Amino acid sequence: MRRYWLMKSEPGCFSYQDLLDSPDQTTCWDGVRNYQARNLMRDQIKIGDGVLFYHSNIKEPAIVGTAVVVKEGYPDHTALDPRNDHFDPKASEANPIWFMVDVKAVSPLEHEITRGFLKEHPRLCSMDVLKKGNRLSVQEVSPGHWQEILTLAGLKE
DNA sequence: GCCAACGTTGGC
DNA sequence: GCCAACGTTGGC
Repeated sequence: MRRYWLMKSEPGCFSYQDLLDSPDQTTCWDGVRNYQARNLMRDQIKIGDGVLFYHSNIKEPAIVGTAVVVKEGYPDHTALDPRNDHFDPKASEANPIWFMVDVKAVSPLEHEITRGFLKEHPRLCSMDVLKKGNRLSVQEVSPGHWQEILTLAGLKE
C-alpha cells in the first residue's frame, strides 16, 4: 500500500531546485534529528511512496513539488562525521541512531500551493502541516489530501 | 524580529 | 520520574 508524506525544507538550506540540480535528481534526506521523524524514515517510509516537498520558514511557505522515495531507511552517515553540522557524538557504526531515506524529484508544481491557500481550502485545511505548533519535518499525508493536491496541480499519478 | 510551541537535557 | 531551563522550529 503506497503512502504519502510531506517533507519540509528551508529553501535557503535545500530547495526543490537544489533537488532538481542534484545528480539523478536524487538526494538523501539527511540531518533529521528528531525521533518521531527518524522512526518514520526508519520504519514506515517505503520505496515508491509519494512526497510533497514543502518550503518552510520563509515569507510564503508552500508546497512546491513532488518527489518519490527511491531508497528506504538506512543510517544517516552525517551523524558520524565530526565536521558535519549534524554530527552526533552518541551515534556510531554499531548504533547509528539516525536514519534517512533517498528521494527523487518527480515534478515541480507549475504554481506552488501556498500555506495561505491550503488554510482557505475546505478539504485541505485539515492537513497536519497547518496545525499550530507542528514542527515535525516529515509527516504523513492522507490519500485524499494527496489526490486533491495532485489534481490542483494538474498532475497525474 | 518576535514569540509560541515543542523536544531535549540534566539536576534533583 | 519530575520538571525547569534551554535551544530550535517556523509561522507571522
